[in-house]
Amino acid sequence: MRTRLRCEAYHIFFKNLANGVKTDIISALKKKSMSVNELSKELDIEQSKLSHSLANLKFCNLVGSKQIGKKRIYSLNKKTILPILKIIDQHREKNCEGCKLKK
Amino acid sequence: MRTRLRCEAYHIFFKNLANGVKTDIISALKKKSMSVNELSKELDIEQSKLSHSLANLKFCNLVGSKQIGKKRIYSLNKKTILPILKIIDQHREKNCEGCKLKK
DNA sequence: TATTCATATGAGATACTTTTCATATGAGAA
DNA sequence: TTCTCATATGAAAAGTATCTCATATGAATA
Repeated sequence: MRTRLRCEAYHIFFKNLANGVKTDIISALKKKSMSVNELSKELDIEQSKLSHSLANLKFCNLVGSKQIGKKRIYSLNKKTILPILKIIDQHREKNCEGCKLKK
Repeated sequence: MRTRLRCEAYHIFFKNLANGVKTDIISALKKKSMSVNELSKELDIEQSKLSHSLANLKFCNLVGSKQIGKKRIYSLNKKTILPILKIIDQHREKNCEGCKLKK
């Protein structure tokens, strides 16, 4: 997201989720809030990569954070994320039986 | 989306929406189902560009289509899309007041 | 206030998506 | 069975995001 873009457009929101690292972060934070290091161990993803992704997610308030000592604990905005994931799960049950793989 | 990817991952779903052309298509089809040409006029977007985007959206069953004469009429999968857009709208009302622009 | 742990940031390289344009296919009418 | 309208497709070019790595910042403690 290098260009200056209006936050009002839906696709900005989706861009922030359209990436494996970010959806992995979301899945992990669904279980419990975690620091960057904890996420790094849990997901086996390098620290700065996580920080970059977390900055994006935070910009759109899809995650929040609070400083505890040296650590910064990230938490999921469950109010927004969980219902969306639920809709996608239902969509997939209905529509994605035949489509296991995408070219 | 060139590589072969599992459709189960959430980010595949979001990728399909993380683009202005696609969200514009969605907004247009929210009002009424349309052929490619109608969309092209309505949105002032070139035909082949629309076809490419529509193919992606259709792959994930976010739109459907039916052939009528020479025309192919595309329609929105409202059951999935509308509730998601609603959640995003609510999210933005709450969270995006200060964030008009994104670098 | 130097050191260490924890996280963030910048910039170049890499990878991926989207656009563009030329062309192919498909459906119906002449 | 050709012509025309409507849409789809492929491949190269253009645009954009992500990754990587080196380094900066920030918080706490010795």
